[in-house]
Amino acid sequence: MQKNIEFINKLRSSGLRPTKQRLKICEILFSREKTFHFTIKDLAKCISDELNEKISLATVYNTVHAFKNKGHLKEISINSDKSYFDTNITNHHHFFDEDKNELIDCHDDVIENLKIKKNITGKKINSIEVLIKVASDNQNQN
Amino acid sequence: MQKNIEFINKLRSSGLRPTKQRLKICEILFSREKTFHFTIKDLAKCISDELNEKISLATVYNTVHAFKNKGHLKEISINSDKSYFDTNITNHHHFFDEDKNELIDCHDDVIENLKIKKNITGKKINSIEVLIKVASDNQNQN
DNA sequence: GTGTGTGCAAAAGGTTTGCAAGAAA
DNA sequence: TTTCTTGCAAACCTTTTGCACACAC
Repeated sequence: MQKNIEFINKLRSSGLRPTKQRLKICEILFSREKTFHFTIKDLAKCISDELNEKISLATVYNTVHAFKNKGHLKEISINSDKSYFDTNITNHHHFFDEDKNELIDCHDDVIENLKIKKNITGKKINSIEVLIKVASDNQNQN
Repeated sequence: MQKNIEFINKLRSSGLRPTKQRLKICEILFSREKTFHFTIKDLAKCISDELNEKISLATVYNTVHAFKNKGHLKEISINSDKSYFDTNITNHHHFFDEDKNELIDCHDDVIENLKIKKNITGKKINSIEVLIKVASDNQNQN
């Protein structure tokens, strides 16, 4: 397994022990072509579907938070009862499809020249997130 | 009470019966000079502090959702365990102070050139929300 | 062997729901 | 009197926690 070595390094270099569970989760999150947007529940479902194994919910939460803190995942600001995460950790923004409750990456060229001209005194900007909520054209939304 | 009449009309015109509880909540939310950003818990605290009365939590949730659906309140997309609401229903954006877990309105002139150049096919844009997360300059931010 | 990670079950926190009693129309 | 609203408690869902056991180093 070529990829496993990659994942082991990824974990090691951020000070996380490469355990069986973390490697499985890496496999699910980081061997995709496309960005993966997910909630913990989605991820847990993937784990039991794609692998024939179960990882304790507590461990899934644990791992996702560890990955987020080490910068391997990004948490996305959406108003929702649950948290959404993104495997794309570069600076980018999102569409949120309110029909399907689904996040879609928004490439940088979609948003023109976003510039913040003032900031709160004494504070530093940690992130700028743009969320574009969309819904079907020929349908009542909410 | 001049204001009460105003609130009664506000409620009536959106098809909500002007009950005692709803009027109290209107009073708290809509008689401020400044925009009010709050969670349900904040609001419940205000109710028991500012008035000497208690309104059932279920009713507070009920009312806030009714107000939101009728367009008197806006819900703000933040990644948080709780929901944040805003009495400012015009199009505007926010700073989120991660030190104090506090929202701050961001005037339109702060953001330059926000323009969305492409959209998802077949969808219509319902809203665009910019969230600028800030934290103290001389302190570690998680 | 030591320290870290895992898994379970229980707890916590926010939000929703069902239903009976109460208030508005 | 009919319909909408309130209040309570229970239920629900996501997330966190405590602790014993297991694994990585």
